[in-house]
Amino acid sequence: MAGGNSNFLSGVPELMVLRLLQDREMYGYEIVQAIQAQSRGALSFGEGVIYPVLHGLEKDGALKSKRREVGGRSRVYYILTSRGVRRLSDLTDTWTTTTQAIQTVLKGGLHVRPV
Amino acid sequence: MAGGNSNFLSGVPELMVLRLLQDREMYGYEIVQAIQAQSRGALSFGEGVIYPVLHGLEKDGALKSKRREVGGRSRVYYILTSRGVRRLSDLTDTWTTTTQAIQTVLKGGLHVRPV
DNA sequence: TATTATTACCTTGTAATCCAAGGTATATGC
DNA sequence: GCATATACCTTGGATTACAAGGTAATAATA
Repeated sequence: MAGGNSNFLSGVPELMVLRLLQDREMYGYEIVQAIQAQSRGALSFGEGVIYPVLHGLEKDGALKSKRREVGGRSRVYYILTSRGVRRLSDLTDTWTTTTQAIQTVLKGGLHVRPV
Repeated sequence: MAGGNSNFLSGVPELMVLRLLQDREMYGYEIVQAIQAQSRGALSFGEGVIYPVLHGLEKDGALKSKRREVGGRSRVYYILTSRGVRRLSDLTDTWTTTTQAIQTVLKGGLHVRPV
């Protein structure tokens, strides 16, 4: 039942991660809960989604990480690189134009050549 | 380079197909071009996307098809069933709430517990 | 003290689905 | 005659979300 929701969520975890890290450095477990909290539970990506996204973004040079001990707990904090900032900007643009296009079709506007 | 766009398009072809068929019966090839036209080219799903979606929806009882000859051309026309109408309604609701939740996070609102 | 829950990291396997590419066939335009 | 457009279809690859499971430390509870 994976993508089985057909849930309109492809690429969204990456966008959310980049957006949250724009404000401040965060660690994975914190990001998982921040997405839930800020969306009032409407969005809920598990660790099995977020951790691979973080690793992929770091591998691509969009993030940098630094391990830190806090209260005997080992956390991996992430921050955006300049490449990450650009990527966030690009993805946000894509998301905006895409959702607007979908909205246009949903509203049934733009009737080219009505049969 | 498949989902490589990370393009926020999962489930969107199905939604578009159902929405277009809400207005009138259409055939596959026509749907492919209607999506392009109505979105001013912002959305472009090939036949390799649309045909499987049509077959899947028909198998699920959301669509009914009827083959018809038009000008020596063989077309498969699709219409919504009552189940398809319900499915469109559900998907539209899901799409709306999901995109609104994403928008909320993007705007950075809802700051629960600022560090 | 023992036990559970929470924090915090991680990987593996499955399922879904988008997409490009290729394949068939007929009709139309040059 | 030949290329393009119409109209149907399937296959294989790549990506990705997700559940599930695994490790280990601290905090809370009984």
